[in-house]
Amino acid sequence: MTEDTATPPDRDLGELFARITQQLIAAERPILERHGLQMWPYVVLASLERRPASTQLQLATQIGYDKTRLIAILDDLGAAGLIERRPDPTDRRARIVSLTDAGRARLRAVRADIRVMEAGYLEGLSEAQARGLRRVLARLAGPR
Amino acid sequence: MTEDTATPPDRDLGELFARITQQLIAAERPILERHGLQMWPYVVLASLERRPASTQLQLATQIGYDKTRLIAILDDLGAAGLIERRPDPTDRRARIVSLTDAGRARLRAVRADIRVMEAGYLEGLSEAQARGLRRVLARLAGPR
DNA sequence: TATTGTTATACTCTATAACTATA
DNA sequence: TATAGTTATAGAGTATAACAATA
Repeated sequence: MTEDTATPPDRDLGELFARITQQLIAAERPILERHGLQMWPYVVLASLERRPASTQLQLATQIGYDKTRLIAILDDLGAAGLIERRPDPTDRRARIVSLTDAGRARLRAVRADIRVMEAGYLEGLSEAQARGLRRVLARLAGPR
Repeated sequence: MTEDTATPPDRDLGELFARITQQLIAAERPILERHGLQMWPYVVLASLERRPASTQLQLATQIGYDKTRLIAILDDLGAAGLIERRPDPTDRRARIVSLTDAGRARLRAVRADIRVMEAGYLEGLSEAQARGLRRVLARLAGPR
């Protein structure tokens, strides 16, 4: 017998993950708003930190977003001085997107607040549980 | 020192959960499709299993969905013979929704396939890790 | 001929308001 | 007057197609 008969019928993994995701997004929204950002613009900044100097198409596929919708976001971020777009010297069709110093600073500030929120969200867990959770999540989510 | 200096900079919890949720939804979609269901209709059936004989409004709030959009879903599920709506004897404005035998059977069949998919998804984890993950997820997601 | 960034268009999904019948 | 279910309408979000410049 490898089954534990004492456990209640499991909930769908999808339901559990979806609910938690929803909670986290709801918790992040006011933080982002306080820093003058929305979800996808923040995702763009975070992606550019990991891979500086991406082309717009690379950026779009990296964050799983549409290249046409990305444009308005980049326009806004550019107008706010958080990113800049330069023509790619090796391919004059492409534009290379990169963080400005202001963009990096903004990202750091937002992330600090999000870290505080996350710590509160995981408050009920032990240190070992929280570490184990992060390890498992990173593994399931895949590289990057 | 309570910090582990060897760990890389953490990714946002929201990003990790969102990616995994996305993967699970993508994995569930073809399963549901094979059984002639979509995401929200399936959620409705699952919710009705937990709380039979809900009123439409209770159902909507339970699954976090809009009561107006729920109607079309209930129409479809009713036409497919998976649920039935009867007037509430104590309040003739309300309609009580419940699973039919066919609905229960469909739900069981879909869930069995989803359980197989989930087992495969967690394949890389040890038994203890998988159990620990479910426990933590259930705790974070909250009751129900 | 194919690709990058862009714009324009159509479509879907979601939110809001309004209606009916009951309470 | 308020509420459950319903319908209709408006808005946001998303997907698709087409275009100019370059490869």
